[in-house]
Amino acid sequence: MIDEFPRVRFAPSPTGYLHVGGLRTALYNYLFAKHNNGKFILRIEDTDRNRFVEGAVENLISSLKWCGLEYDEGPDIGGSFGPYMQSMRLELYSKHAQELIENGHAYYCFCTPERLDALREEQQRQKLPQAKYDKHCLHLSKEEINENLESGIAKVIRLNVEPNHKIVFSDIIRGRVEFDSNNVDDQVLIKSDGYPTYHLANVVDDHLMKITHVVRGEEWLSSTPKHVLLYDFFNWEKPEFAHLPLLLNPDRTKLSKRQGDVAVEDYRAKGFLKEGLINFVALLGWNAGDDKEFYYMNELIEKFTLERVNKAGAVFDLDKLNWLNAEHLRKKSDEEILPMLKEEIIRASYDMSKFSDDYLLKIISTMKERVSFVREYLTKSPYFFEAPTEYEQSSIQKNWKEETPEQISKLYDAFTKLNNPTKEDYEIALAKTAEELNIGKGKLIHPLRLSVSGISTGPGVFDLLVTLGKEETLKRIKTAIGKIKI
RNA sequence: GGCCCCAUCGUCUAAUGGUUAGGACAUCGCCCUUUCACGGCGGUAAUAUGGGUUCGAAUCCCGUUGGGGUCACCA
Repeated sequence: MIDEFPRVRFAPSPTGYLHVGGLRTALYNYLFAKHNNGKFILRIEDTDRNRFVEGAVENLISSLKWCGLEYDEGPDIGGSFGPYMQSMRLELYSKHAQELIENGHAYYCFCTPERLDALREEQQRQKLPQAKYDKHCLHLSKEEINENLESGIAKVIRLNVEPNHKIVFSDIIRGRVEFDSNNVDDQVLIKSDGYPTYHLANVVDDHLMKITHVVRGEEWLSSTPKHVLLYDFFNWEKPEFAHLPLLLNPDRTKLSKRQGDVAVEDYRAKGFLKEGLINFVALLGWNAGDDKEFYYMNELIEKFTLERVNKAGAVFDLDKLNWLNAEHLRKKSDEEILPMLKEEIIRASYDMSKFSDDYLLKIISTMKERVSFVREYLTKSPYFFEAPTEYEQSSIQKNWKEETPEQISKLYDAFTKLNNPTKEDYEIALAKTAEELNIGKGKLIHPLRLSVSGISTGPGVFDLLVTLGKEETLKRIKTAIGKIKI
């Protein structure tokens, strides 16, 4: 436990949706905060006006909330350190950039994009190991700078990185990391449109919002020296850093849209449970050190520590997600599943009024061990929602013989005599019929299943009959006798 | 290419100098079940590589190889 209660943030850029990699980052931040009785903060990094996407923030928030990642401070709920949208904090960044200019740690740059392009090209042509800004504008005279400023030509503010020294910081996950300042570029801090870049904004905000731990993806590791420099230039205490390993495609490249679904909303739409997704994502790069794999959120909170986060990237393995999702679904009570099933029934545009809760509950208990998604109650056992209109061809070939219609008719007669039958009643009636016919029970069971369900797989036949009810069962047998042709 | 990070079964991972290198998913086989699942039992399958250090290395150090990230007025 950390003595001071930690404050961590999830700071996404609102580019449209919540990426599962972002979910993992958000989750680890959340778990770390909750485990240590700290605060979890949502901050929107919308400093790139070119990447503005309508509705992206709302979408992000709704995905986060669906997953159960409630934040203590954020753009829609406020907090003591707001606003939580960087686009609403512009004066703060320029004020701090000014301070840096006064100290000589930053400087105005008036170079045109054309000059910068040419510079890069030239450096590439010379095969210089590292393409960097050449500090051209650092050497401008006071007069030149003032003249440029007054003339109103486009300007940016750059970080003034001193050459020839080591920048060292420590990362909770990776240990000591060292960079040579010669490899750190004079990063733009304030763009020509007056907006800050990520590097300035995240440092200023993390400081002002009293963030104690920066937990973010590994893609930020190589720009961390710039942030470290900024903290030093401002004379601010640095937060702890923890750079999380990346989530990968099956081919081990960074998880991308091209190779499958990456948005949380995609998984939600496909019918994954938030419990399954969270459980799965939590295990991508972290484990408690034991064999436990099935977790609820509260258990994750209890067990999670950053020290047990792995260093290496993890492949997003759909097979395991499917399995965990099925585990979570099976652990739910029938009553919990009921409303979810109703939703799917409506989505499938069946007439809900035809199905009583009692009937649906029976379906749930009989199918529970056979489904991995709520939707599969419909797709794996459509016969509970409408009588079969077709019969599986392979099962007909295997189970429907010339003598079958007559035998099944006998079974029909036996069932007719039953009064409010239980599973056992059906079973006894069938056994007796088989005996009278002098045939094995299988000769009746398989055709019976085919008749009432149209397919050859599913719950035990007698459970199936009980769920369907006597009337419906008889009706379906009769129909089948008439319709199934060898 | 420069810089940085990383490396245990196909995949997620355990083993913080001494284990027959463990578990889970996937896969295969058997059992349960006159179906399909669930469940149970079992099998195949890994320390990238070369050097050190050590009585002893998956574990510590160095090299190699491989992979990834990053090198924007994007985050």
